[in-house]
Amino acid sequence: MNDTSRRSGKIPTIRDVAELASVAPATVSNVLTGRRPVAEERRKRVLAAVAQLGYRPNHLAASLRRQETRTIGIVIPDLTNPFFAALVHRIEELAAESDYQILLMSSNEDVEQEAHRVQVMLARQTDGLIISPARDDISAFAHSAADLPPTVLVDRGFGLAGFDTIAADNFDAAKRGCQHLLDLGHVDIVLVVSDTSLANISDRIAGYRDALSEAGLAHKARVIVGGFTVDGCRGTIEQELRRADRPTAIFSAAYIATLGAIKAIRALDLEFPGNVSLLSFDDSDWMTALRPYVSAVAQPVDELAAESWRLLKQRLTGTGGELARVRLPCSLHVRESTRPPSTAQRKRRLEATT
Amino acid sequence: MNDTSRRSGKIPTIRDVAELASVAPATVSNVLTGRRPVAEERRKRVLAAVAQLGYRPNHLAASLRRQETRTIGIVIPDLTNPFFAALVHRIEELAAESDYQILLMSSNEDVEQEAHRVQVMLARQTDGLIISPARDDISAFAHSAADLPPTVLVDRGFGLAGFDTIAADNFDAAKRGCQHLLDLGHVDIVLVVSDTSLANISDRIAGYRDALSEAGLAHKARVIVGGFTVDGCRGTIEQELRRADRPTAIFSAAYIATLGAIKAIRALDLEFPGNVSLLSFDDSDWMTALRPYVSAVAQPVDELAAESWRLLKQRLTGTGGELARVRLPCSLHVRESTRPPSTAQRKRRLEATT
DNA sequence: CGGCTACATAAAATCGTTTTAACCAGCTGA
DNA sequence: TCAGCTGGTTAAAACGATTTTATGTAGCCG
Repeated sequence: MNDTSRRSGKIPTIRDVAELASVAPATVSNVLTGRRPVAEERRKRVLAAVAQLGYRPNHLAASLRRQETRTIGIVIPDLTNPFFAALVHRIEELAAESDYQILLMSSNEDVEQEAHRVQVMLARQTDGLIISPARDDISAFAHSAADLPPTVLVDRGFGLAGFDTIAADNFDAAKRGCQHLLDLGHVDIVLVVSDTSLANISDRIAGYRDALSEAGLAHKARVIVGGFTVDGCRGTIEQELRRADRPTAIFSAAYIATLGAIKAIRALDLEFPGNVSLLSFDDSDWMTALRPYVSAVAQPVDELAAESWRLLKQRLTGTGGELARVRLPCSLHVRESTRPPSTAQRKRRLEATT
Repeated sequence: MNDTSRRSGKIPTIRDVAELASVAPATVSNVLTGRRPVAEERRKRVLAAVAQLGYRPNHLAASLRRQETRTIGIVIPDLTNPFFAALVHRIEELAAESDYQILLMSSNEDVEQEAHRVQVMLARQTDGLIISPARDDISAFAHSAADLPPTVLVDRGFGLAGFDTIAADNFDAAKRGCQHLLDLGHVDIVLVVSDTSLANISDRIAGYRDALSEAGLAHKARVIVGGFTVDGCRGTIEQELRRADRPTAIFSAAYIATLGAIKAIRALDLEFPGNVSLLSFDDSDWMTALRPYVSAVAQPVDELAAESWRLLKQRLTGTGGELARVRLPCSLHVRESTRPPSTAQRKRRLEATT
């Protein structure tokens, strides 16, 4: 009755395997990691012992010794936002292909939670970090990039010193979106944003303004802020739509804002594009499920994920060069919610403004 | 020039702190963990040293020694499904409150990926697991529950031996949903599911059938399978709607199916509830953003998350009793997409079937 | 046949903590 | 006085792997 042969006692260690195979623990390690050659005959003995005991190396111990955990931390503001869910999903998939695992945390748009979570990740010796920070400023969780392991900033914090940063080309996307509305003949276009303190949003605002300026309509710019909740956005937009001189087009510059805009339009018994054209920033399956399909600017989520991972991995393997700043282009999907302003719309505006 | 005082050299260890404070490493540990009392004067010296060096305990080493990682693994089929995203989001939040972190992996509905991922988690010594398995059967990743650390199964795998299992009361929810349609006067109700091999789905099917049986309409049951993609569901449903004897109501028993159903209805230029009533399983913000609001059965996602975490934590702290099987009730939100069948609808059916 | 190379293996050091067990001083109660 | 306790302290062991260093063996050459 060999004591080492029972399956369900203690979890077997490399020592148990070594003993059963009559070799040294180092040999077992060499067989399993393949770092050094092991004679075929012993190799087989080791493998057999591993199988018999159901041995699984303790990754913790290996990480400690190797000073590498093959774990990356991801900190995002909110997993219930489909954009971030898709981002994380894709990064996880790619990381897994290279045998990296992810430790996930949501900051809930809160700087303090974020700071705490980053500290936790550091304590856990994550090899790298992918962060979409709550603010475009890392002072909440680090003095400088030097305090952190290799880190890439995605979507937010673009251009921050010391980091690889990746984001959609928000300026260009918003500009093209606004241009599309202008091309249709709209003049009174309101931009709805969740918040103005974030660079990705202000880039969208800038793009919007730039398009208007080029059309000589800089004075027509109108940006309203709805906050991070659907209801907040809906309320703000409802107010806007109740004005006598309401806009002929709404450009909702965030996922939440789009939902809010649609709900607001419905709540006031209006229609798009009849009463007001609607252009969404961020695409989703729902945009082609809604009654009139919703025109949208789509962020390249998969590419953002791929690029984030690519850069981080380069950094991890030391093959990275200069710090990168990557802007990925968005695509504009013109569908049914954006139309030229109707004569009724024009007339309404005219009456209101005179 | 004290060597220990420089900030940005090596990462400080407990030894460095001990040396600087002129105490033993064990004392530093006692101060930081609070397991044993330390004289006030030395306590302060240690704390000062910690602050000066910016020392952060290496969680890896602590985990190895303690045989506890305070990490739980979550394996779900698909993070891009809002249901799972919300579930993970909430679990993460709750776990963080108790200082647990989560290792996240998506199985992509694939048994082999799932098996691999569970193995990885085991190697990483996660204290516990929360899994929504790709099949209602764990044989893919373990022989029995005994091979795994404390594990709860959520949404899928309900009732599997050896696990705490949690799921929405799919049977009751589907039954009530179907009942609602019957109450409105519908007789030809088609149920659209993604797949039939999963228990949560077959429970919905059973609930649907049960409601029909009670109404003496068992023979009217009709279940169609659309697969795990939106387009797959859309195609199947389009086909169904093209039939001369098309149903007067569609009950889409999954998130994907609802999207598919809406797209199918639109694609054929039909309307709900005019041409066909629509009831969705799984609620979301979009249900009240669509033109006629979509009636829906809502799963209690937050409660599912809370209960999963509560049970797992009990198990982790050894305070759990008998293995639990928890069914959480769903709620039915009657909105605008479900209406009594119109006379036109009745007539169409009649003509088709005679 | 001594000495060198090459390779396989064993033994020991290491990673950074926590925990055990031993020690010590001071105090109590018999 | 001394055994027994208590609170505080620390050296050393332990956690489970990998890596370094040392050892042994065989083959080859001059």
